[in-house]
Amino acid sequence: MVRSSKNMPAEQRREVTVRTVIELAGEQNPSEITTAAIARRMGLTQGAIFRHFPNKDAILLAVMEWVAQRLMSRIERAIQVESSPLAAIEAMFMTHVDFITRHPGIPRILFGELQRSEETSPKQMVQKLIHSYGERLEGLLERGKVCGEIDENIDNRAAATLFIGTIQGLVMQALLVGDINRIRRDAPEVFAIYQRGIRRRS
Amino acid sequence: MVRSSKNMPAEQRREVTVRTVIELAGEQNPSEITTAAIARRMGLTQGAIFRHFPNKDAILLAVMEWVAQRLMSRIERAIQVESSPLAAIEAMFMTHVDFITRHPGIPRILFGELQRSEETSPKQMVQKLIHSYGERLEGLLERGKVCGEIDENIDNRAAATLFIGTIQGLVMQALLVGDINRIRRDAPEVFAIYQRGIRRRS
DNA sequence: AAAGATAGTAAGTAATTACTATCTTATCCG
DNA sequence: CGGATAAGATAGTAATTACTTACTATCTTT
Repeated sequence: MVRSSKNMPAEQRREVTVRTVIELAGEQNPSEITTAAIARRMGLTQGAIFRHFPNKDAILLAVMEWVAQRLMSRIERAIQVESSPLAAIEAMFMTHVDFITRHPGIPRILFGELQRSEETSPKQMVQKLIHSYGERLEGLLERGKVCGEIDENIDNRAAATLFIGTIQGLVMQALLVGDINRIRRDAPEVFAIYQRGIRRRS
Repeated sequence: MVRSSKNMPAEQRREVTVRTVIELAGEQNPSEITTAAIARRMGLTQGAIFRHFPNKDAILLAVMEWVAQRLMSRIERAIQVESSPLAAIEAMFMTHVDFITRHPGIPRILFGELQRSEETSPKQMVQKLIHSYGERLEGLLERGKVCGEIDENIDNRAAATLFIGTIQGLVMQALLVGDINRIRRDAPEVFAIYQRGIRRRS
């Protein structure tokens, strides 16, 4: 456990802080994650946090950057393996589901940031992330239409919205019953319906 | 404007308080709605709130009860008009979309309450609401299978999860671009894909 | 019009929030 | 080995939170 050691180099401490926030978000309401709670979990005093981050939003921004980079690179890797666009979309879905099952706090932080009315830096990062996520998805959908896997009448943006909603619905279901593993169990059947919705009929 | 008058009867003041909270949730982060902000919007002092509610959670509980009653009765009314289960599901969707477009703060409060880790009374109310919502939907899906409108291989719970996610996806999209009316505009195309996903193929 | 009930006010409470100034200790390098 | 530097501790700050208490204005009823 690196987690509990003191006197870390600054960069490592920032990394641990990010992971700690994600960990806490899996256990409690993200909007109730205080700097005191983060410090406590790391075994530090609250003031120590501000050695490494100028303010709280900078912590959340770092979290969002961590998420954006990890999620997108994983998805990119998963997509590249697949040959057909439809298979790539499924891989994108399953990778995403796997990612949030491992880090259940992440979708909660994302949505929590989106709820904020001020245009904060972490919120802008979330917007950027989801935007590029949607673009990537719409590209796959377009390619799917070209090669005849996806129905040409499907509206790309609507399909992308529904894709994200599909995952959001799973997250909500998990929150409802308080069981994160339900996401992974229900994911295939939910995706099957989505796939039926966009697929070209033979 | 009843809103700004003083010395209201208690019941009316509670009703106005509920509407005020919903109004505020459409403008700002629900978790940042303080009792002071509610009072200010009503033109009262903060202490006056606690004449009518024992604590803050009681306010939120009243909000959830208001939502549950209004949403479910509207949906029930919309369903009864339709003859076929599939048409009823579409009516349920459109009624829900219409409802949250009129009260954009509501899905935000709902999700905000679900995020809380403690089993508070408003959170339990949300769980109850979504549960009965899902049961209603699954009933329609089952009837749709019987009369041959909906594919028999569809998993009811997965279809219900996706239905809720569909709306959640629209809400998220609206939060992203900061435009509530986008929900109503995008709703038909998103539902079209969902319908393709559950419908029996002729 | 008096009396009792109800709704709202003013001014507090302790607890918690993000953030800061100052002091201390551990680590690394010549 | 010894001094510089970076990481953390300590003990604060003002602002904000939900909630309370003691008082007052207003409405209703007889």
